[in-house]
Amino acid sequence: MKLLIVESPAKAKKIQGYLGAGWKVLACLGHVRDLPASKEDVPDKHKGLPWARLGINVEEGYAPLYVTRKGKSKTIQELKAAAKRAEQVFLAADPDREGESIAWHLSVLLGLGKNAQRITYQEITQAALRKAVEQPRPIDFRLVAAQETRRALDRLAGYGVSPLLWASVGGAQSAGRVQSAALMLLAQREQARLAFVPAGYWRVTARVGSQPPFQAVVVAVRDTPLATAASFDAQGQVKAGLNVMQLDAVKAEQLVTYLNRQQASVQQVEVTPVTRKPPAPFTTSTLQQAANARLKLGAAEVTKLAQSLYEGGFLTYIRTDSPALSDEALQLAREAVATRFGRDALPPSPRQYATRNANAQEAHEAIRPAGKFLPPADTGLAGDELALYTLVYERTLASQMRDALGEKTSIVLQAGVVTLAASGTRLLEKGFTALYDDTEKDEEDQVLPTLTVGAAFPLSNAKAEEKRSTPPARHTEGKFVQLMEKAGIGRPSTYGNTLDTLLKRGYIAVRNRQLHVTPLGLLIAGYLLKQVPQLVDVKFTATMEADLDRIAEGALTRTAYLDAVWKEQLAPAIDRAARTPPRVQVPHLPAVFEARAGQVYLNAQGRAAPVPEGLLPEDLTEQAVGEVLAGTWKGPRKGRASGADTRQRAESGKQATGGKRGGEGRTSTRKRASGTQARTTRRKTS
DNA sequence: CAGTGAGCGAGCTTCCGCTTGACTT
Repeated sequence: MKLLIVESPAKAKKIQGYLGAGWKVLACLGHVRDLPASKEDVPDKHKGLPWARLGINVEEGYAPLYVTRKGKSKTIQELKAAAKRAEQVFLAADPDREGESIAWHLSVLLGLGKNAQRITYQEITQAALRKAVEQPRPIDFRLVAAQETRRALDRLAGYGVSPLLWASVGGAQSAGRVQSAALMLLAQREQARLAFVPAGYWRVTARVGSQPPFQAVVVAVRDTPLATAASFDAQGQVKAGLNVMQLDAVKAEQLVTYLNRQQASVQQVEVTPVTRKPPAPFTTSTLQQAANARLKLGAAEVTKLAQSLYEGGFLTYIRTDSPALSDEALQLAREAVATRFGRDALPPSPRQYATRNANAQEAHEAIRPAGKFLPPADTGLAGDELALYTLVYERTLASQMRDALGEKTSIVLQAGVVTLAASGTRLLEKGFTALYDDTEKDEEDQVLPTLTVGAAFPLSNAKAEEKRSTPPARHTEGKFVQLMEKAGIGRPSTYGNTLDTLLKRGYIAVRNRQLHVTPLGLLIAGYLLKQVPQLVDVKFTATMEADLDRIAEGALTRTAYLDAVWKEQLAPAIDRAARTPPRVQVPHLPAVFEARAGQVYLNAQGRAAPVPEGLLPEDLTEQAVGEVLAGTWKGPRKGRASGADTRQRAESGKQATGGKRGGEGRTSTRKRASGTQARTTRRKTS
């Protein structure tokens, strides 16, 4: 009997089917050993050593202490027993840095020594597997070293900076390479929104009486452009060097009267062809984004549904950073398109997609229908599972369809001293959009008549509308996952966890499907930016990845890298850091948030009051500040169905000043405060 | 005399990444 070990049980089952008798295929369920998480994980032999709880002996070349992971002993026993009976053992963990490490840990635990046979393959087909088992190789210790370096750095940074926060920021619980950089991304956006000063401007439109009529918008008066949202900066001022006309209510009304008496003549008609390519098949992050936007599902829900579809054999592996399809999948997708839309819907040659993400490891292919590409109606699925499968199915097929072709028409009209414009897009060939349309609707877009230059039409129904420039939008969960991927922060298997951690710790909150940063989150981001700037720098991970690649190539050693980053940068920054409670000014208000004694306070008018549960920075107005100080704040304004949809995690509990008792009390109040009502409003009923 | 509560001190929290069930609520 030959033993082959993979990470996932679903994969094991499939491979067992391909290899057949004479083989036993087992799963190790991911990592089997790790650094001790806390004191109780430290084996007796090492108890008492000053570095044992950290799990890294910095002074002895950053030597790691590995222990069997909690809950893994049974799996390991089974693997050991199977290995003993096997004549050969193949280690087939995923073909990336973490997979190589898993293979090495397994070889140690199973006592394989130098006989460890490592195999990798890019797709799970019988041919690929047969080939792989004929070409085993030894474990790549450089790749293992790169993973060990990553692990050590995350432990040193996380267990180094977290205690700094405990000592400095009341209520703060944790910091780390990924969560802190991610928090910073959100905090910067939140700050930009809070500091934003909107500018008012007028939008004036009129109806052009052609056959059929259409709407045109005023773009200039006497050749001076009319101010639009894009004319203003974040302080509400006209951008430097821009010459624009700013109307007031009186002038806008005069313009309306003027227009209603004018004829507009066509000055310019421009028709340009538009080609749109289909989006690539899904990766973890793009699936999150699309399911969040189209199905209104949160990151955790998407993961749960997708995992269940994966286990049911409906989808391929769900944690991937590659949009590539296997040759087999390409053929199946094209056949499915041909069946549904005819051969004409296909481009002559299959489309292959590559990642544009520099940090991608590409150990798996894209998320797509598994097996025979069952049409959604034939799956027997229902509800959200069906909706998610359909989304994946259609996106995969669409990725193999023809481009959408159209033309965009832009018209310029002159009415006396006023210049107007209109635009419209016409779809000529639907292409992939027949199945999967991901375009956002443009309000300005309309169907335009065919016009010739010089033609003139009366204007009517002129309207003036006052508008305000809007601050940069908050991120949704899906958008945030995309941002993390783009910045190279975190991995497909952890995007959801990171979001969850930030929610649990009370650093961020979800309200109306938008991510907000809490007062505590703003304080932490501000503190870290000042005291340990390396940790919140989005480039930190990207640089780390490049260095890990050099370690994997043998061009850099583990200790040299850790000395440079830990000993010379992070550790001194932690030592130097001021252990004083941070303050954050609330823009536009004479108020500051401050963190002390395990609690976040709002400080204004020389008084301080604890920030009430559920208060987010956007809730603060002059009136709200007064209510918070008086202890009468009753939750966010109900104006736009806002407060009820705020979601924070039940267990979140800010670090209480006292031990257990405080923690328990807090948990129960929080359940009452947010748990029940949040769930009922979470999802639309279909 | 028993029960309550204030006050004090000791010990602990924490990272990222790879995988699923087995547990509650």
